[in-house]
Amino acid sequence: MKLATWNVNSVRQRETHIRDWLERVRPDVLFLQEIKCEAPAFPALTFQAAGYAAEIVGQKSYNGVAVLARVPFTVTHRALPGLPAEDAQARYIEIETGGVTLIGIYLPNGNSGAEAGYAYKLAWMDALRARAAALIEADRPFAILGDFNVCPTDEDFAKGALPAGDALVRPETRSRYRSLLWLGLTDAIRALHPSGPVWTFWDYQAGAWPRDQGLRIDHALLSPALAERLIAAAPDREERGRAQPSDHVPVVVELA
DNA sequence: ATGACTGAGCATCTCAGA
Repeated sequence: MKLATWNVNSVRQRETHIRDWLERVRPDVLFLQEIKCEAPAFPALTFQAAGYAAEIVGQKSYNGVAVLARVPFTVTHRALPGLPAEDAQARYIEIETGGVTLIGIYLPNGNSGAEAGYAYKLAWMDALRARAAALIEADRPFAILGDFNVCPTDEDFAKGALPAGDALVRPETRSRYRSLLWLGLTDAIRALHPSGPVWTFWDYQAGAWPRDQGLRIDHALLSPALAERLIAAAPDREERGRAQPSDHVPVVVELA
């Protein structure tokens, strides 16, 4: 089973990139983040022509997530359970396929909106931990893939790529990420690449890509049963070198 | 010479991204 996640920074700007990538890599399931549109504007027919069905949790201008799959699946949640009902940000989709639960997330960045914006990020992470804990308790095989907006350790960002105190590296952010791992989840990339830079994002500014000044913020966390099946996990750096790329590249995970 | 990004939208500027 081949799973993938990709923050595309506008699905309409990246329609051709995504279609070409699907045809080259042929993942079973691809989660998208920052589609930046509502469902009627989503180019579903393009991906359908490549053999992929789409489910969309859209929002105008900002955020927005979706899933593309060439295997049968059912959507089970379109919002993160446990958040206040008035929360309307499109950041979560959960599906079931082949006896496993797969979750695609776009975790809040936390640098905008001052203290309230950062508090929202932490509340979101607390709710995500509760959801993961419930699935662990139910002994359900599951994976969480997406843009976590977390650099888990100092090895996960290039020196100078982030200001001190950034929401991606604050201790409160990292402690919540660690609390996910301590439920028994496996960070798929670090399980296979234990140290050193494994960037998934390069800023558009200041020559971050040519200087290889990146971040590792797109992750795949595996429940114990799925971690036993881990074969490969890596970002697809090649995509960042294309014309008009997203600032994130796809992360691909292969399970036996 | 003294710069240097991208996308969406009630748009020619603001917000958000990270």
